[in-house]
Amino acid sequence: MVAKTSTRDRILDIAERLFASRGYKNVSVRELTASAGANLASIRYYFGSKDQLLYAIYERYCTPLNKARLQRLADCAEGDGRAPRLEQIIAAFLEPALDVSVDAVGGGARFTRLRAVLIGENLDFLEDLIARNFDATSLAFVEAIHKAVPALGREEVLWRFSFVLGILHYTLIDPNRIRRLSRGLCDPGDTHGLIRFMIPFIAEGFRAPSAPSLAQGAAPRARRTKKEKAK
Amino acid sequence: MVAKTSTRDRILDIAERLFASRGYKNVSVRELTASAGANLASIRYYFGSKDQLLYAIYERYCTPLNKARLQRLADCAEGDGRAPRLEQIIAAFLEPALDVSVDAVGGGARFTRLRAVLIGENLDFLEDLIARNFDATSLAFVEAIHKAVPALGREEVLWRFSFVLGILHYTLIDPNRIRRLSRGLCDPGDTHGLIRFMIPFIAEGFRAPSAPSLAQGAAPRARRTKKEKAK
DNA sequence: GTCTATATACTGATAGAC
DNA sequence: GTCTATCAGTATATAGAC
Repeated sequence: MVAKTSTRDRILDIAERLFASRGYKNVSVRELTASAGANLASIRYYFGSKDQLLYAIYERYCTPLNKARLQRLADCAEGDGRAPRLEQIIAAFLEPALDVSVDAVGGGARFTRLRAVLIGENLDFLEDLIARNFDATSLAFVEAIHKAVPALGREEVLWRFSFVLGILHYTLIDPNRIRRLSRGLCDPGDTHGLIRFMIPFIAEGFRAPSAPSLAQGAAPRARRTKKEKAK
Repeated sequence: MVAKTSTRDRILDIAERLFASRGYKNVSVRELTASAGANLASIRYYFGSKDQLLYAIYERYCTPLNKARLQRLADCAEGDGRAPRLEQIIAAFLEPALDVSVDAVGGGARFTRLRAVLIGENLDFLEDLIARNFDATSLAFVEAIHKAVPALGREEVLWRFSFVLGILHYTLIDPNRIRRLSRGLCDPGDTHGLIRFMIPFIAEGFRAPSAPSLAQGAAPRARRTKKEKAK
């Protein structure tokens, strides 16, 4: 367990850490190899290119993350045949991504921040990277949620699921915003507290009635008019 | 109103557009000035530096955005003295940021994406930039929301407000994720539809009962045990 | 105000010795 | 597997002519 870390593993560790804190493009191969105590050419040697190093980081993390999420999801429904509670499904999705203690590789919060950071970089291969690692599991959760709130349409469930992704990503990518805004009252570093606050908000959100239809000519959103001066 | 655009304004326009799509660090001063049909040295001349150009972009947008949000918030409560409905407050916050038709400067969706992209870049001056432009307005909305759901504690309201920020940011920063995941069923380009889906989810989320307290020794979240093997 | 020319530094990639 | 040396490309910054 103390183990000699191979050069390859040291590069993976240090790269995940640096990419997460400063982004992909902003960390050079030079800095990466120097920090890992490895040679400048070692990234090319072990991974082929800087791009493929990122693919390796994703694969190393997502394999156990997806496994944990799907296992938790399966546990929700076990025993009797009834549909699992919404709260259980949400927890099964969020906790493996947030729980630092279950650091299958090196800390869920750090990796989730890496993902969020990368979204802002518009890498040309990012869409492929995300789809390859997340779509299958995400769709499994969409299906499970839909069964728990069968009155909703599929479009609505998908939209609300993407809101969950937003909540998860934003909380991890910009923890200082809420800490500062709350003058320290909210502590994003407290993972368990964080999940505890997220779950009721999200579960009740999913239980909200469908959004009003937007058929042409339909009445505008119920709101005391008055604001109809503009336009 | 048709107006000759000054070089300075052309740079602001093009910089906002390019930063929003590809990030701050990843757009060079060369590309910026070339796209604006201006000289390479003009950014240094007009703004002092690339950093200060970003400050100018924020200021140009946030002044009318904050004004619109606070005006909409004030409109919610007007007339009688009763507290505005939660849905109205949420709409007052979201719509000015999203509504492209109310492009006070150049399109709310684009600027919101710019903000989201920047969060991932870890610029050393970003926290100052955000606090200066957003904190006052955000706190005004937190107070208004708290009045609409007075049973909640302040910490809970602040957390839930940050979830709203997450939903807003994520939807704009990575529209392709939900489009692809839904195989085109969800269209993030449809701003009005988007707001329509967000509002009931968020409003019901705020109406959820408080998160269970996390006092030491308290029972774990109500969930059929069984998962207590791990650890 | 605009433009050219250039200084200085850093990027990822790669060949080839050891 | 590791290392040095170097390629070609691009970044921001800036001096100085016009």
